[in-house]
Amino acid sequence: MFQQIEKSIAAAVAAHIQIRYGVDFPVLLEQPKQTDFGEIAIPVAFQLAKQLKKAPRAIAQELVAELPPIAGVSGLEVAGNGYINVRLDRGLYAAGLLSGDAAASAPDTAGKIIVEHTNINPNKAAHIGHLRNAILGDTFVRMLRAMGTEVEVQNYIDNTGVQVADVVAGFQHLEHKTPADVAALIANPGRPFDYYCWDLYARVSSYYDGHPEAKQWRAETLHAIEANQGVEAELAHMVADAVVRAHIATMLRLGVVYDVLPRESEILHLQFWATAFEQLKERRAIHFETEGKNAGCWVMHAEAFLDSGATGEEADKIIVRSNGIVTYVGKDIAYQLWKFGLLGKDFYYREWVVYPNGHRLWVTTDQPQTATPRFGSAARVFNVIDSRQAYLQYVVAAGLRALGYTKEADRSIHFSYEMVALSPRTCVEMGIELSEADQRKPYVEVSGRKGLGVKADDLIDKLIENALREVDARHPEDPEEKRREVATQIAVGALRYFMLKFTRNSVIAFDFQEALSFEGETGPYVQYAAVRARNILRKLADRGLALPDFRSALGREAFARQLAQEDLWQLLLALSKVDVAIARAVDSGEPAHVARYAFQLAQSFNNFYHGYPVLAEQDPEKRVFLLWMCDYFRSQLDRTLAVLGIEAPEYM
RNA sequence: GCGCCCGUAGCUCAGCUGGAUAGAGCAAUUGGCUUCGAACCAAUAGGUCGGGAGUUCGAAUCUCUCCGGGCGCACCA
Repeated sequence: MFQQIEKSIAAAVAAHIQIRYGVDFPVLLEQPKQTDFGEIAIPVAFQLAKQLKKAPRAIAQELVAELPPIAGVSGLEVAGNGYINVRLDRGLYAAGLLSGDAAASAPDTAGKIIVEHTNINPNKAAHIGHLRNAILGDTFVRMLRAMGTEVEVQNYIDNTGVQVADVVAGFQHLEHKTPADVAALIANPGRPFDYYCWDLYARVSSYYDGHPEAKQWRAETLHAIEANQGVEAELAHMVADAVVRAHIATMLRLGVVYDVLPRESEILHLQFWATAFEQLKERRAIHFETEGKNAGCWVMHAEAFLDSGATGEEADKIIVRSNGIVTYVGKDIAYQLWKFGLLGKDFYYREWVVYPNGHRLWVTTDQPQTATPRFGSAARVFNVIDSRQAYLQYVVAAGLRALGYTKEADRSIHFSYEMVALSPRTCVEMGIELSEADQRKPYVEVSGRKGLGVKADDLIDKLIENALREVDARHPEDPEEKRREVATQIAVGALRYFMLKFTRNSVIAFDFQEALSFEGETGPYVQYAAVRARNILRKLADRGLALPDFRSALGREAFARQLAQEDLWQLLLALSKVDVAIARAVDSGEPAHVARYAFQLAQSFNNFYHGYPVLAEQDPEKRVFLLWMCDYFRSQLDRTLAVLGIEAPEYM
């Protein structure tokens, strides 16, 4: 609705400028800083001033005087030194919202988008840094889907890498465990396997520090994994599969789901790299070095991807090592090519798990399968990866460009975000000993290698526990199962909102006290507003009254009367902008915008809630109107919360 | 050394493509529960938008420079 009016205003003004001044000018609209300036501001006079060599205010006055009437607009006025402020016809606007005039937005035809997120090394439990990645990625996916875009969600599994190898080495050489022993650990419900690996990985890492010669375990294990034989390979598969299952379960607790898990093992076994390697050699995107420090390696020359700065051997990027083994970047180039359907190969797929809602998650396999879906071949790709890997992402895109795929390189988007670190206070709470250097820092980096971090499941458990205490205190009479369900919804709301309220390039210094808060700008605050609206409607039913038929009871005139009240109009206007908020967040790639929008809606509604006792309202028209506001608020906030992956509990 | 990011209220952060009096939350002080349940609301106080220069009708926002902090720059991923 709002977008339609904006469009017609922009078109009308542009058309008039064309006729009146003979210039083509894109008309941009703004949101006025202050609500009493109207609903929309047109700053076009400022831009025209230069071209027409005329005072902005004079141009604005001419435009206001001469513009033909625009549907839905009740008035235009000149303000400041050249703004044109637009006043909407409130009654007409509200009536339009009620009748659902807002035509469904046209489905996106730009093609499928792949969003890759989570990507946790399958050798340890997920921690808060991974949560930021998954929640950011999942929310972005929900935003895109809300806009009608086809999205495929991939979670890349590096099951043949160094990190898995280290844990395998730990099982073999530090714990002398057989595959049967490890199978028993995986089956043990008493201690989650990903937690076990968390500790073991830290132990192996510190053992390496004291015994550098032990690093040959890693080399041997990697070798075995690559050849796909021996106990090492067997253990690697067991570890990776079990840990991935744990990650999938952890993320499901937060409503994060995937479509497909592409695995590195298949990239290797199905010769994805070999195919990409041929392309790269053929198109001379990489070069074999016969001398210098990179002798024996295949490298991408720095000139290919650096515009300026250091070039030459130092800056060249090694793609294939002198021992013939491809680097991560090389594999990633192959994977990225596949995502765009440029590799000329595909994986086979088998079902990994069926989610409770029936959605199927697929995993890649090297064994031919029948009747499975197809993945890949997207028009655009978003890789949700933290900003520390910007350089590598840049090299991958450069690889595509070097192959001549400039369009695809441009459509390979590194959806970057800053890391989650630990606040000094939280480190103290967790009993983490800090080095002197760390103590001086404003925050401490999480490290899986050191086992330094807050595990995702621990945090979720703690949040649920806290929420449950509150729920228990308020609703002791309710069955425990129900209370736990509500507490879980609150916990998830708190966590998802916490991770989303920061813009992407702000470092989060994770602080327990802050993350566990349910007051102020938090998920539960927003959920509470939704619950309140629902309570009003439920109370109505409890009193044996039916929800009025809004369409017959409320017309343009009634709306105009009620919306003369400024705060009510402002609330309604804000509520009507869900799609605007989502579209803006998609354009800027900033899920935080949707989170903030939800918070503002909740804030406005809480204000309304205090100012207008809906059920006690005596005036019949006003009462119906207020009920409609509650109903409309509830439905608009639900849509917004759905995009954020947050549910509104039945009660709070 | 080179590259990227950040510096806004005591603290944590918003501020959309430069626009009209810089906004939230927390913390502080004060007031509000007669159930549409206070996980809330209202009010007060709190800012030279790191410093300086420039661009222009206009700069927290763009450019340059300096200061302070973070992260990258492996034959690890």
